[in-house]
Amino acid sequence: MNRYPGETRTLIAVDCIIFGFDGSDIKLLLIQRGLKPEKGKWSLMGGFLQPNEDLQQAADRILKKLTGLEGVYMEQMRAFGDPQRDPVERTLSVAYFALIDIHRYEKQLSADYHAEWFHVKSMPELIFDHKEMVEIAKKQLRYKASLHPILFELLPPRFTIPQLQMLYEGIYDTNFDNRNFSRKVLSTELLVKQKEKDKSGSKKGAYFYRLDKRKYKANFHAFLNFIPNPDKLLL
Amino acid sequence: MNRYPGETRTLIAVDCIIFGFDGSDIKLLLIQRGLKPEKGKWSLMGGFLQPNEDLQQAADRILKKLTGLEGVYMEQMRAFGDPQRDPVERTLSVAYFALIDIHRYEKQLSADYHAEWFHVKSMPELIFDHKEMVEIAKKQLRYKASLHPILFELLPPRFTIPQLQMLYEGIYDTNFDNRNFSRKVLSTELLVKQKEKDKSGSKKGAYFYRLDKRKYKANFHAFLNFIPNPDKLLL
DNA sequence: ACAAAAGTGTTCTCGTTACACCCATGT
DNA sequence: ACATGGGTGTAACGAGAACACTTTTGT
Repeated sequence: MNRYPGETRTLIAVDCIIFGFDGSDIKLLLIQRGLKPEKGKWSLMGGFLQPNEDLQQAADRILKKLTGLEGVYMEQMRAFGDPQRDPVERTLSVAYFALIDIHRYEKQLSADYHAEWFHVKSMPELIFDHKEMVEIAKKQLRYKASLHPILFELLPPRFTIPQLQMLYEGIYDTNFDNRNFSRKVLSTELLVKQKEKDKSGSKKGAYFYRLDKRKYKANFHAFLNFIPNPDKLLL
Repeated sequence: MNRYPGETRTLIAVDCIIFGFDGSDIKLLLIQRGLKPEKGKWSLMGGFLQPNEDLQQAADRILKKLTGLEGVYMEQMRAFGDPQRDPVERTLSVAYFALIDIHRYEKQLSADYHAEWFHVKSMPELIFDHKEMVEIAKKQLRYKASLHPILFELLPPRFTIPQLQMLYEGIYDTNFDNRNFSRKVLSTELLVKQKEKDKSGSKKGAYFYRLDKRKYKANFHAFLNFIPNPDKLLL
């Protein structure tokens, strides 16, 4: 089978950076490592690429194993290839980042992995180069979200505009004018207003909206501009 | 040395998508494969990742071997992991794309590889999944160039604004208003006007400019807006 | 009645676009 | 003289930002 003679073969891992949003904070799902080395330390969920499996399939498999979820938004970020990144044995890692509605996450599934959600601003130490991966993923998320409507992937099917705004404000660590924000969002026509209101956040209550999935898919690559002065926020 | 037992190790390749601009067309540097399989067919320049070499080093090594150039703009695109992508043996490929000033390319160096520049619109058949890589690279280039000033990497140290415009028009396959274009470009203050003019393109002649490298680096991540209506051009 | 969040209306400003027109020069 | 591309001036337009103010309802 090995027909390129004289070349070195290397382990390939896939690691998933899994973002969630609990209504006020952006969080990351980490697992506590059961194996040596670095047993007890926190880590991204990952696994080795299997024969006859492509990268996306490996990422899906790994995400499902931890969260039970399928059909989740996930994109390849980049490969990490420092020869020393894994002290046990050279392993190239292809990192994926995933956005999930945190409420769909089933806790019992993760019992095997000792998984926990961490606020992105107060994360524990991570093994290997996982901290770097997370930093890059955070940047990438900001970058992408400033241009494309991916943050809807973090929200439940019904959400309010103030909730959406909190999410954007969390990602960009800043505050937007709520009046201009809601108008901008609605001007995309990606949202469908529901009859009910969410009264948990205020006395007046805010209308629920749903994503118009057809328009969402069709306009996914169109630029948007929810973020005032994006070039002022170093992305 | 191999201490993760029971896992499969895989060949890792790095392939470079090398863009150039000859003053009127955007081109891609391809090599004609000397080895079986697919001997005689065209291919991206690539090579296997070596022990103790990280991905960027491998990409630099490969680019230098073909073009003699160092210090070139190059960024990782993504990894391609289809188990069947190389019929000889499973090989994961990490693709990089590079932007070079075509005039710095030294032809003799490539004699070993039978390299040739191809217009991006009339490319020969490529081996494996290299066509897909090229398509993705073209998209990525458009995307990135619509937001960041990377296309300067394709130009010689001295260039005129009409040349720059031709480059942008080639990338986006459209025409811009030259009057508005030059104003937009100059408003970034990234360019320094030279005393001489380039008289080859017109009777009046167009002033040469140089990049202000300090400002270029400082503002690299700032958004720009040379492309009118970017959301109308499906990027 | 009041507080507090949601959301509408309106004005100002500035960047983009479209296009008339002038400039420089080789033939 | 005139054709050709390079470049400036300018007016109309529209999107974004700022903010006063109204709406709704729980306490």
